[in-house]
Amino acid sequence: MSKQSQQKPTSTDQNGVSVIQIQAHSSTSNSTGATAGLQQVPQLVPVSPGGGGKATPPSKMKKTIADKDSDEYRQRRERNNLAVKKSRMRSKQKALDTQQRVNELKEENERLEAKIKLLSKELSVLKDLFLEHAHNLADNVQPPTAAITAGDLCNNNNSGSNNGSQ
Amino acid sequence: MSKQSQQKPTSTDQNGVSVIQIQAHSSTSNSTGATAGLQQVPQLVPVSPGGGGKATPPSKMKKTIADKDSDEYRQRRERNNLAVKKSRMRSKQKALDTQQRVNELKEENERLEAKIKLLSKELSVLKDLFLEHAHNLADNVQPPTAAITAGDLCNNNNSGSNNGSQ
DNA sequence: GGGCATTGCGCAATTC
DNA sequence: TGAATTGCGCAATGCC
Repeated sequence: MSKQSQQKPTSTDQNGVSVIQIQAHSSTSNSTGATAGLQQVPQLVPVSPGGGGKATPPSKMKKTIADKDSDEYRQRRERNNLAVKKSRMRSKQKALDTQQRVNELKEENERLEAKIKLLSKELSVLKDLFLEHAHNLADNVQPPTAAITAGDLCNNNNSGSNNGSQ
Repeated sequence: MSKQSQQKPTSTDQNGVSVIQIQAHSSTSNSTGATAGLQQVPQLVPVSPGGGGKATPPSKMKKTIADKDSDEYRQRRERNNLAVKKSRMRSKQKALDTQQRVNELKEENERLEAKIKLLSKELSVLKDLFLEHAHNLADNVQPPTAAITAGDLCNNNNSGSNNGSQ
């Protein structure tokens, strides 16, 4: 129905642009999404020194304004608006995903750390056992077959220092 | 090329408010870059159904239009624009930080996993040593003090199976 | 050069 | 009452 954009370019002077925009909007008494639709009026490019000075630049601006009411323009705008919306949705989703990932990684980290703790404890127990046994051997008899000595166990560096091997 | 046809779902409708805006600005060239300075034309508040039928709300619209060129309005806008910019910068920074955090956590994860691997290996070696020793003992002599048996070592489940604990 | 995707920005409504 | 957020449209720009 009523196509409202039938406005003429309405002037376009050197410094500063004059644009007339007519807004005809439906209220549609929206309840939830009350985001009012609004239009924007462009300003071409921030060119044109207002302080009047030299001559008018090559002024590339010809239609720029004129095709505001063009059908094609409107279509392009609509398409872009759609694209923008899409892009923003994606961006937002990505941010959410990233946050989610942080949480997951944090959980995983805790799990791993718990496991490390467990393994360390196991290791420690085993070493103690070993040492104890070694002492017993030293106290009572001489190694029957010579298998384990305390030195074999104590040079393990599990204090986080990474060896260059492999 | 896809769907666009002639639909204009949002904005641009009938009945509503008409706003005329005249632009004559020498736009102080924006900050960085050449982001064109543009103005927007508002739409007032979607109030008062032009169709006029029944209950016309207590027309709340007072100036709304008039104060577009008000000094105070301009100041408010400027302040808000600043706030918006700030907010967006923060938001962006936060997103960046989150991403960074993901990377850090990933690294940490790898480190932890490597450590687990190392510990597991150590444990495995110790256990083997233990078993060997136990065999030796069994072959040659009877346990002098009775300290270690194979059973003590073999019930450790470090085969990656996750126990249900927490 | 056309077309979608991104991005910076301003406006207005809403939240705090 | 004012700052902070948020949704949205416009235009410039990036990228096929």
